[in-house]
Amino acid sequence: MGDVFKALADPTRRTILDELADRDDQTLFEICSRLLTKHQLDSTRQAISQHLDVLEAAGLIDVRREGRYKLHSINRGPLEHIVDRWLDRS
Amino acid sequence: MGDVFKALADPTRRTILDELADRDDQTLFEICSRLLTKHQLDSTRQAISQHLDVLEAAGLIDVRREGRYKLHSINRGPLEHIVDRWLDRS
DNA sequence: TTGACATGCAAGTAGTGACTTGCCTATCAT
DNA sequence: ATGATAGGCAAGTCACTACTTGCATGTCAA
Repeated sequence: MGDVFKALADPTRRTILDELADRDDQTLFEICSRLLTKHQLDSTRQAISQHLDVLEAAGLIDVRREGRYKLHSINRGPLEHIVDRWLDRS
Repeated sequence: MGDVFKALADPTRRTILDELADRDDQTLFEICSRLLTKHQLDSTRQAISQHLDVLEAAGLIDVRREGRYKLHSINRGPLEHIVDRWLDRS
């Protein structure tokens, strides 16, 4: 089980979450191209793949295989209460 | 202006925030001793001091000088909405 | 004023993390 | 079957970060 806070510490990973929040079930290549066109992030496929591994280990994304495609979706569960640790949401 | 997410990425810094959430206006030495007794973290004073610098740069703690004491308090402001980026709190 | 206490500064070290590089496996269309 | 597409694995590089170490500054009590 990975660390949610450490997963969120990287700006590229946060941008990946932004894209997955905008559209579910994206493949690795879709994410790469959207990062490039919409955010000028020209990271390599392997770099993004490793970011996705970190996000998955932290439970922040769900992964589903569909033939030769691997579809990624955001999982907002871990985000729900991580900050309530210091906030009294009364 | 530091990165709030990066500041939260370190477990020791999160524990410091826990202690400051429990009691405001603590000095560096108070924080050190509470980390040791309550959390078995035997970090040096300098290490904790640098963590406090990071937390302050991120706006997560407020600092007030009182004579030779430097009093630290939690600032929950940056925590309020950092996660709303991906959550629709309707 | 002097010693004790609370903190500051800065250079160095070691481990971690993001990224690259090169090659390999798997699936699909033709 | 074969080429093209989508993804996986693993070793290596480089920069950053947490931590240490040693000394310096500032404040207070006596």
